[in-house]
Parts: sequence; C-alpha cells; structure tokens
Amino acid sequence: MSTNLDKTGIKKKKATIQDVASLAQVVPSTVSHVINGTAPISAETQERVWEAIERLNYSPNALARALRQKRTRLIGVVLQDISSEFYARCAASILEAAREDNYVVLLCDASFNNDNVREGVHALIERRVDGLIFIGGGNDDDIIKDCLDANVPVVLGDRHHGELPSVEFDNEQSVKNLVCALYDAGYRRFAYAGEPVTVQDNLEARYRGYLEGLKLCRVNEKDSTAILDNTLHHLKVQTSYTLLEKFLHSIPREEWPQVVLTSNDMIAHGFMSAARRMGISVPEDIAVVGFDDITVSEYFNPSLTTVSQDEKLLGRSCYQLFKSVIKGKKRTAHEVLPQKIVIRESAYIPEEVIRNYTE
Amino acid sequence: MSTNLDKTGIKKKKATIQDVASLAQVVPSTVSHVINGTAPISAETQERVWEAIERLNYSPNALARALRQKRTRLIGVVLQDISSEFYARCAASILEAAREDNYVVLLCDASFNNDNVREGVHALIERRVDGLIFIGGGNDDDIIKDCLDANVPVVLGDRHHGELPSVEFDNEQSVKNLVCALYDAGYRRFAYAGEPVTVQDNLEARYRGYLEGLKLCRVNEKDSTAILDNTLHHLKVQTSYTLLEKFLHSIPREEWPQVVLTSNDMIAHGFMSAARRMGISVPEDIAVVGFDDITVSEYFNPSLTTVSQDEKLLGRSCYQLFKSVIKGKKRTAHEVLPQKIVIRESAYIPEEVIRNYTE
DNA sequence: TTGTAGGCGTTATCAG
DNA sequence: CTGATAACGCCTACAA
Repeated sequence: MSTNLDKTGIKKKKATIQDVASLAQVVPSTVSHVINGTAPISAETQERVWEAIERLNYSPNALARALRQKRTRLIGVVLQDISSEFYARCAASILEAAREDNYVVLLCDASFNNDNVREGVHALIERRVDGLIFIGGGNDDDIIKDCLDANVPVVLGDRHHGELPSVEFDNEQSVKNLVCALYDAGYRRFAYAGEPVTVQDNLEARYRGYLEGLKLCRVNEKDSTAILDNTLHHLKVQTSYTLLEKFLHSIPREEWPQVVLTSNDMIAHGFMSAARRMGISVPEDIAVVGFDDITVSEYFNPSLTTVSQDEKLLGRSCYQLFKSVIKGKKRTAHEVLPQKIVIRESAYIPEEVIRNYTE
Repeated sequence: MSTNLDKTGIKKKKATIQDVASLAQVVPSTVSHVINGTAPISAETQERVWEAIERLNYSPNALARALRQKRTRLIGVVLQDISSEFYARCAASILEAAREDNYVVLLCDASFNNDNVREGVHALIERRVDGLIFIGGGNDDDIIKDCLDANVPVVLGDRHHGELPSVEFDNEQSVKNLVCALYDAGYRRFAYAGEPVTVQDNLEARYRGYLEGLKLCRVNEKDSTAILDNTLHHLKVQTSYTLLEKFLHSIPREEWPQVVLTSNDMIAHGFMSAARRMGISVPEDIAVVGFDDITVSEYFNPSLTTVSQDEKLLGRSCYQLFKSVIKGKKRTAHEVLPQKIVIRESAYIPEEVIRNYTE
C-alpha cells in the first residue's frame, strides 16, 4: 500500500522529476519525454520510468510546467450569480467541457458586486489563466479592459461587449414573438416586470423585444406598463412577492394587465404566489410568463409558461469559443443561440397561434 | 491611458519584476520587498517602484511565487452537484470567504460521477492546491486517499470520513424531532422518500433519524414505508413526480401514509405536483415535508414544510476549518451545525407541539 | 537600507 | 535514443 512515509517513517516531501529520474537511472529530461511523449524513448526505459513514477507516487508540478511553457491550462469563469439555477447549470457545463479537455476552472462569483469581481479577476490574472469567460452581467467595462490590458483573452456568454467574442441568446426576437403570440391569443393589456435594463446586457434586449412586440401589434400605449425595479436584481422572488400588491393597488382594476411578462422565472413565481395570497387567480385574472425555465417551473401550481434557454449549450459554446480564441482563430465572433417558448398553465396560448412564431 | 503597446507599437510581453526593477533603477529583490513589505525600504525608492509597477502594468506572476514559496493560495472545492441550489449557495459562501482571504477557488463538480471527480481531483493536486474541501457526497474513499497520499489537506462539509476534519448538520436529531412532532400533531402513518442512503453521507443520518423517531413514538412497523430510489439521485423532481403514482397504486388507499418525509425539497415538489395531477390534496389527503428549504419552497402552492440548513454557514465553517488545518492546528475536528424545522402549509404542526422540540 | 546569488520543478534546445 | 544545460519569474538568505 502506498503511503507518505518512507522506510524511516519520516514524512516525505513530494517527489520531483529528479527523484523519479534517479530511481529510474535516467536524467530528468528523459522522464519528461516519457510523460509527455515528446521524444521517442525505448520501451525498457519507459518501463523503468513509469515504475519509478508509480513507486514514488509522483505527481508532476503543474506550476513549474506552466512557468516554463507559459500557459497554465487554467481558465477563469466569472459568473453573474452562481446561486441561480441558470448560471449554475451553465457553470456545470463549462466545468464538464474543461475537465474533458484537461483544463481546470477558477471560479469567481459576481454576486452583484463589481468591486468583488474586479478583485477576483485580478487574482485570476495573477494566476495567469489562459483565458476568461464572463457569463451574464454587464456594466463593467473597466474590468474587461483590465483583462485585455493584461493580455488575457476574454469570451462573453449571455452578454456582449464591442467586438469581443460572445455567445448570446436571441432575446429580442423571442420576446417579440411572445408578445405577438399573446396578442393573437387575445391578450390586450400587457405589463413587463424585471430589473432595470442597465444592470445586465440581456435584459436590455428582452425589454426591447417587449416594446417591439407591442409596436408590431399596435397595442395602445396606455395598455402597457413596465415595472423596472432594482431590488429585483438581488432578491427576485422576495421582491416580486411584495411588488405585485403595490403595483395592482396603484391602478384601477379595469386597467389591470391581462398578462405580465417577467425577466426571470423566480420573479414570476413570486408574482403567482402573491396573486394567490390576494385571491387573484392565475391565469384567469392575470396570466404570468417567466423566463429561463428553471426545473421547478414545470411543477409549480400553476405550471409556468416561460422561455427556455439551453444553458448547457451556452456553456459548451463559450468553452469552444474560448478554445478557438486561444488558438488564434476568431479574435471576434458573435454566436446567437435560439430560445424556446414553453406554453404551460400560467399563460395559455393555443397551439395554432404559437406555431406561427416557431416555424 | 495604459495599453499593451510600447512606443514602437509592438505587442509587449508581460512585464517581469526585472523590468520593474530596471525602470525604477533598483534590483529585483528590492521590488519584491516593496510589494510584499518584507523589508524596510526608503519612501522615495518605494515611490519609484510603485510608479514603475503602474507604468508597466505589472502583475506579479503567482506561478513563480508559488513555486518558490511552496504554497499557491489555491483551494480546490469539490461539489456534489453545483446545479442544486443548496450546493451552489454553499459554493458561493466559500468563494466569498476565499476572495476576502486572497485565495482562489478551483472548482470540480461531481455531477454524480466518481470517475469525473477522480480525474478532477488529480488535476487539482497537480496544480498544487493548498487544500481541498469536499461538499456533500460520500462513497469515494479511494479519492480521499489519493489526496492524503499526495499530502493535500482535506476538509469535509455535509459529510464525514473517519477522523478527517468535517462540518456536518445535525441530520439525525432534526429528523427524529420532526417525526416526533408530526406524531404529536396527530400523524400516524409515515413514509420516507429519498435516494438510497449509501450514495451520500448525510442521507444515512436522515434515514436513521426517521427510524429512530418512529421507534421513539412507537409507530407500528406496518404504518411506515420507505421509498429509496436510485433515480432520485440524479433527477429528483422528475423522478418523484412519476414515483408517487406508482407508489400509491401499490397499496390500498386506507394504508396510504398521512405524511411523506423526503430527503430533498425538489423531491417534495415533484410529489406535490403529482398529487395535484392525481386529485390528491396536500396536506389534507397527504402531508409532505421537504429538506433544504430552497428559495421557491416558501412560494410554492402549497408552501412547503421543510428543514432549513444554513448553507452559508456551512461554507464559511468549512473555509475556516481549512485555514486552521493548514496552519497546523486541528488535524481532526468535527463541527456540528444546527438545522431548523420550518412549518408551512404542506404539513401543519401546531406551534405548541413544535416548541417542545426546539427548546 | 539595498544588492547578490541560488534555487523552486519543469521543459526546450541542442549535442552526443 | 538519451544526456546536459539554460531558462521560466520570483523570493529569501545573506552580504555589503
């Protein structure tokens, strides 16, 4: 059984390539060649080397290797909010892709605080990550600039920034389609609820799609409202739960929206929960639409009509884009991923209506 | 404005401590001393050095530093399942603690696959992490052994392993209390639904608590069932949604449990959703209890009675324990964190009953 | 207070 | 096919 103690029972220091070389009676560079297959080595020498590696429980020091090779096989991932299922699943798929590719992920969670991100990103730069993937967020030009100044390639997911390589969903088109489909299904008075559009790149596109949709369907301006609340950014459910009542009380009942579009499933869940408390039924009195399609949305009561995004695809695409970028291809590229409208109980749209928007 | 180009417009290589030294007209070690405060340097020299650092946009190479110092300020975190809110929030709190302490987190997601973890952990060991925190999981003695063989300190959260330092919740006691409180509240026929207890350390304690509680309250053996299904491990909601019907059909209606305890909120949500589809009302026909208290549980219809665990506290405690361990204190320590029973609609327990169990 | 020199563990280059 | 040697960028004695 392998252990940390040698015959003298004293705790060994970690074996180096030198130790392996001595034991195998070769020189360090030979060991290196055996490990990395960077030169043809005779079978018997290889045998001896591998045996020594085994015996010493040798684990190559990636720091020294990286120092020499000037690349670490380390990738930094900056997440908008790891506690949200969407981002967490996206991170999971990056993690998976990275592992398969022998990369290791250094994580940095934004948790809605740019100062933290800046600090975290600098720590990643000092560790000499081969590149950085930013997922979500926005509004942090200075941080991006620091990365570029430090010569660290950047890939953006679910957001964009100038000419930098990015992968985004087709938010504007999806929401526009959604609004029009809802209109065709008979809804006439609309509301949109979400965070202020400046806090996140994708929000701006969603809100723009909402307005575009209304215009396209010639919805009367007085028949649409927008609730853009900053607190929703941090505490989505909790805030939306209290927000609905205030909102509905601020306008006469006959002007209540027939359908509320939200920027996030959690916000939608908060609304539905508040509606229940207020004795308002969803979708009969007010229909509700979410965004993201998190796992519970299908099982909620009522189940949630929403826009699903393939976060796994987003993660993989970002990782692949990162690989292209560090290989020198594609210093700029914009990839657009489709979304999917999922009709459930909280807002009904007939099959034949939605079909017109999902050719 | 700082840029990557020098006067000749050619892309610069990253500045080294040597470059800074030349520009500031000192020797590299002086720069090092200025940066790290490891020797008293005259104010004017410091001034010159900092200015040179600024001018060159110098970022110290953490690889070289780590190679020399034999410690990386890198910590590996192995998560049972990053897509689950509980683990994600726990990771968030570790990330926060690490950032405040100038550590960087390398993440590895288990995603229910030990081979992946093994691969991931070896990558972390090669990167020479100062230590590893395992959150959740179990059943991987060989992997833990690899860490110890490699001389990498290990801290366990929400699980345990021999004498290794760990932080756990008081699962057994909580579930025992819960069962007794439910009994006192009038429930007589019980069921427990969860993953097989072998897949995760904490599950074993929860199930043990369940059995202990039944025994304590002298519940007749035929009045209790356990559904331990392996598929629940990966697809909690989806599986539980289909599982309930099969289960209820397998026994006569008069033997249906009056309350179902689950090992996880997601499983509980799947049950409640399936019950709704089957026309069974919760809690009137069958009461349901979850575990974790994820965000939506409070807003579900009906809202979920559950056991809440402070994942933030878990994360912080693990990080602190890690720090103690690498400082040489506490090579072994078992910390136990309390849980809290949260009464909501899905299973009612009167205030005066629960009070007896939460002195 | 500042400078000198050696080494951390690899790999790349070149010579044999 | 294998061996010698010089970096990679930094820190830390120790010397001046």
